[in-house]
Amino acid sequence: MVRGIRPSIEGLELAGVYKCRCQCKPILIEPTLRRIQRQTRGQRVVTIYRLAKRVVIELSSGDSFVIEPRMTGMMLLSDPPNPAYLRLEWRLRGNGTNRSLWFWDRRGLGTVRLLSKSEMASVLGPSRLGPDALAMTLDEWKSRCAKTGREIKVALLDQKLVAGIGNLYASEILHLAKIDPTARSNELKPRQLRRLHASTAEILNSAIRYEGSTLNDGTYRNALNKTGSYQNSHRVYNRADEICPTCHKAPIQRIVQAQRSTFFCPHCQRV
DNA sequence: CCCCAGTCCTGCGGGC
DNA sequence: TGCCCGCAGGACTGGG
Repeated sequence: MVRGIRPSIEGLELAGVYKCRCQCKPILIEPTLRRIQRQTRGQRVVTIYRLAKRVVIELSSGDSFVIEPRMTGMMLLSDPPNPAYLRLEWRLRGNGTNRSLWFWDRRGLGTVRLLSKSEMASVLGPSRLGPDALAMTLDEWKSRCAKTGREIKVALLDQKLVAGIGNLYASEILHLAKIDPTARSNELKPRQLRRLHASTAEILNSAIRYEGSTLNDGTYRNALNKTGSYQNSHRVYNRADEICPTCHKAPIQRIVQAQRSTFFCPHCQRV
């Protein structure tokens, strides 16, 4: 999302922020739109970056929009899949052009907040968010995994332990690392931790390169409304009963951990 | 500390 | 065909 919108948006000036009228229940936007308008009009977009699973748009005032897309939210520069779920529009001008950026969200679980620097530090600081999954060192994996006896799949979803891994990629990472998702985090062996470290980078970087996973509902799109293609590389996610692509010896199994689906190979992840 | 269920929403696919 | 149910890329809260 960030790579898609950055070149078009960075450096432009904010002309206005508008709620899109749609019949569905409104998403969470903080503070009120009036305050956002007052605080941001005329500010320049200094930089756009990713913070774990959030998109951050930093303004020249020092305030930042923090967008949390959750399951079905998207940042779009072009026509949405369904205009009924457009939630917020940023109108921008500069370089002799006008353009809009939209937040689109079908389920409406996503959020948009405008935060000051100090609010950022408390709301998104180390007490709420661990190190980014792509920046975790092996030593950090070791020390952080040692601190909890939870099942490793469940621990990977704890954003305070490591930030940026979601349910789909947790299954993919553990399969590539050949780690049993029900293994206790603090009982992982050094070689397993090394594989976890390497597999996390491998899976997430590939997923980014292929612009994410567009699942069966077709929702996820990049900034230009194009589908991602990493779903074609899924090893286990949503592949229950298919033969494991690694060992070819057992069908992928689906279990539920912490009320969420986990997919794994009972053969190569339980040796 | 950890676990679990419930909550916020909308849509889809399966079973009957 | 149509209805009901469970489930879905997430995160937070309250009770035990």
